[in-house]
This record gives sequence, structure tokens and C-alpha cells, in this order.
Amino acid sequence: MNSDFSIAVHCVTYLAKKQNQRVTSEDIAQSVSVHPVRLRKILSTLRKENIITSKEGAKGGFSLNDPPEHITLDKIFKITSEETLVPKCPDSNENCPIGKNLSDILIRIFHNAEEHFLNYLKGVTIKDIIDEINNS
Amino acid sequence: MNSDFSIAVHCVTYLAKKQNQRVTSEDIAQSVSVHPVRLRKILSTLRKENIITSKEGAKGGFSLNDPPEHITLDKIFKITSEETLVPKCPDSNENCPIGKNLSDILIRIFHNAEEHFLNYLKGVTIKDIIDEINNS
DNA sequence: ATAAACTGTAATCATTATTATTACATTTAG
DNA sequence: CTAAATGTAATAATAATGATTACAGTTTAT
Repeated sequence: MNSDFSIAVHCVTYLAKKQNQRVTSEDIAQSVSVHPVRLRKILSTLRKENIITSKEGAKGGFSLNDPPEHITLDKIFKITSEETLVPKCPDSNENCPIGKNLSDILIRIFHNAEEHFLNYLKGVTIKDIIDEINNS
Repeated sequence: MNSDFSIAVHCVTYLAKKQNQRVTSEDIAQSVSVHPVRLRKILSTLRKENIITSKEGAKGGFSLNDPPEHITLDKIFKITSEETLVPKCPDSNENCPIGKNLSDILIRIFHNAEEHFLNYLKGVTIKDIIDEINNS
């Protein structure tokens, strides 16, 4: 798994803290310690999923669409990292009854496990994170 | 995440199918399509956790310790892949209140999410997998 | 209308993680 | 004593991730 998810959460949290302001990728990059181009790629997917809005050009930047208490982590996880929990299986031997079927079976099992995982993340909002930050 | 977990499940399932026989890493490698040395490394960790027994030397090999219905996937996952769900966070800016705290908070959240994930895997045994293979 | 400050994105390079392979020590059966 | 195994370290090859460069397009302000 790459770190797109945690970077995305960082971005959204950052934007939530600066609600009603427009923030540049350069600015966010300062906080996350990640190259602005990479951030823009991640922010771009968040935009396509209507989590944030971007504005090009001078005085442009990014801003949150919804209040932090409405943004749950499962959504961000789905956008950035869906399916990454499902393990890669080596392409096992087609002539072996175990190898032949195991991959499909494991994928199914992991799908279910991932749902339990996401279900927990659904209960955590960006506001929860901000509250935790404020209390620490 | 690497594919150690799915390889380990494959190995254990294979050994379960050949209960009371001793199987070589070469033999398992045929089914999994993975290099025997890599298998032995993974099998070695399973041995240390008492999932399987190995015997060196001629006529040596690997065998299962317990009946398949007693082996749950969460155990195998813990052995091979514990903590791999917790996202890597870039070392973010210490001078930024968000960056400073977010990493710890995310790690905590993911710990909890992983528990839900494992809890589901705890309900799946190697016997379940064998049954699925037999029915397909 | 043009310069400056942005986003959007493709392409390349560097780094890291994963996997395969080689080599060899050790153990055991026959 | 030899052949067939495991155990494991070291190296090499491949794949994934991440940083950087380059540049096109958009918008603001002068």
C-alpha cells in the first residue's frame, strides 16, 4: 500500500482547518512534506469525487466542499486505496486444484474483510481527527 | 503489502490436503508457483509459531500440526503481515500542528480498523477454504 | 494584453520494496 | 558416505513508489 490515503487525510484535515480559505498545493506541501505535484495528483482524485473544489490560476487553490463532520474516512480510503487490502496472489499452477481455485477464494474472503475494515472507518470523521489534534 | 499472507494460506491449505504426509518445499512450490527458498522462509515463520512442523534431511519436509478446522486466517495474517494495514505516513512537518499529530492519530485509527479486519478473518478457517475448493 | 500565480498532467529519474536466485551449511535416511 | 532435504545469508532482478522536471492551460491584476 502506498501512502496516498494518509496524505489525502492530511490534506482534507488541513483544508478543514482552513475552512472558507483557498489553499495552494504549495502550502499544503509544507505541512505534509510531500512534493506539490504529487499532492495535486491526489487532490485531483478528491476533486473528481466531490470532496474538494479546486480553482486554477492566480489566487487559485483548493477548498473543502462539506463540513468536516460529514466527511468519513471510509470515503477517502475508497477514493485513494480501494482494493489495496486484497492480497496479490502469485499466479499459481493451473494444474493444481488448490492453486487453481485459491486465488478467487482469497479475493472473496478479503473483500469481506475489507468491508469490515471500511465499516469501522465509516464511523470516523475528519471532525473527530481535528478534535483529537486540538486535544493533544 | 507483499504476498506472504496468501502464499502462507496456500501452503497451509496444501498441507491440510495432504494431512499425515510430509511434503517438501519443492513440492509446494509446484502448486504455488513460487521459488522454494522463498517458501522455506515463509514456512519457517509458520513453524516458529507452531502452525507446522518441519523435518530436515532426506525424507524431510513439512506437515501440519493441527486439524484445518482449528486454523483461522487471522492467525496466519498476524504471523505474516501484522501491521501492514497501518499506512505509512510521510514524516510530516514538525512545525505544523496538523503534521505533528496526524501520524499518531492515523496509526491509532488504523490499529482499530485492523482489529475489525482480523476479527472477520478469525471466523474463517482452513477447513472453510478446503470446503470451498471442493465445491468448485 | 501580458505577466505572475496558480492547477493539471505527462514523462522521466531515483529510491525503496519485493521477489528470485545462488551458494552453502546443516541434518537425516539409507 | 551419499543423496535429499531444510535453514539462511547474500546477491541480483524486477516492480512499486515517490520526487522532480517540464510545460500546457486558467485566472487575476495591472
